[in-house]
Amino acid sequence: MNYMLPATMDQSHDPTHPGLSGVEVGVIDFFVSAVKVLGMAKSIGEIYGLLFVSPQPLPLDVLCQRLSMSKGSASQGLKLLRAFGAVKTVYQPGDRRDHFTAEIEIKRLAAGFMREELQPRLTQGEERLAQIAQLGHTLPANAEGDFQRGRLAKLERWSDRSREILPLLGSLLD
Amino acid sequence: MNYMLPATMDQSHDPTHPGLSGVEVGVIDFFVSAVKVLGMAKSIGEIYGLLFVSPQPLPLDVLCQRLSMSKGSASQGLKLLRAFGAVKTVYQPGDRRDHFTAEIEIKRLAAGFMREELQPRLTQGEERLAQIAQLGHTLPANAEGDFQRGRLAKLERWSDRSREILPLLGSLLD
DNA sequence: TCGTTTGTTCAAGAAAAAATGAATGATTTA
DNA sequence: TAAATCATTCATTTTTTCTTGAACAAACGA
Repeated sequence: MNYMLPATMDQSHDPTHPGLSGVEVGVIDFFVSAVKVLGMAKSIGEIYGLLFVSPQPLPLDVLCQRLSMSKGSASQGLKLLRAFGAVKTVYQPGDRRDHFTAEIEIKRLAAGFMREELQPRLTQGEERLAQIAQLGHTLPANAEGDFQRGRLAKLERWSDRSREILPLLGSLLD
Repeated sequence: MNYMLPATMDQSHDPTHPGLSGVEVGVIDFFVSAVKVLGMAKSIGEIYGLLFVSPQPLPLDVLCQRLSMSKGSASQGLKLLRAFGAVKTVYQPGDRRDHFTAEIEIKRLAAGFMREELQPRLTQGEERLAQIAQLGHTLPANAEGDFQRGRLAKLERWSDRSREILPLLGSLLD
């Protein structure tokens, strides 16, 4: 099976991205920035961006070629994107390679991000906080001790608050 | 004026942070992680964390000493935190140095973050998108062109959506 | 006015994060 | 079963980001 691009696609106007059309470069660029806001690596944005504009699902080696990216980066990037549910594996008859396609329902993308990134960190913060709360009891019974106990209590209120807000965030996206 | 800590504070249990009590180390640690989630440097979390547990406003040089941090980091960190409205400058009679205290209203912290970080990036994304939209008109009148035009339209809907959601986010925190 | 204190900036160094690519294992098919 | 294809892992290299500290500027006070 031939996975090379149609001739029209090779007429790139961006010398740094041979094989990518202007629109493709633009969309990839857009997702690279978007993904950085979320604290993820450039490669994640590149992969998702290319899949987002591609009518057909693409296999690993095509992603590597068109993005000039190593196999390792592409493999790890796809692994993460699948964990988020941002990329789905599609079976292509007559081809041994896995093909990947972009999930474009924003609700699901957000859900994946919350599940994989936000929730674990929130839990970790809660654990950390429980540790500190122990120390709070050892604080002296003076003005400073009182103040710091108050601050610890405030931290716990923030933490509880976050737990409540996270699900609401998802419902904003309906 | 003497800004050294009371003797009790020097009985630190953490050898890597002389001059910081257990509770202080814990709270700082908490904010260092929190701040990393938001994509900011460790030093930002350290400064905010120490101010958060400190009953008195602290000047630059005290922050440097207690956090074992360079003057440059502390200065830049405070600059950023002030821009966010996460730290306020407090005048201390009889002391030439600026003193800093932590803003602890979560609503204001969130507003600062949105204003300084989210809004500019959102605007930048919109500009980027306007650029790509131009290219959309040059796409061929075939299946692939139609598909990609559809994807560009979807991106614009996402962008508009984000604009609507950002203010709602703030109202969640009331 | 001149020396001192305080705070900022920025080039250079250090640390952290991401990308690479060779080695590995798994799966297919000849 | 052996060769070929495909994907993953991980030690190393590269890139990016953060921190440092010295130079500078500004504000004060003697």
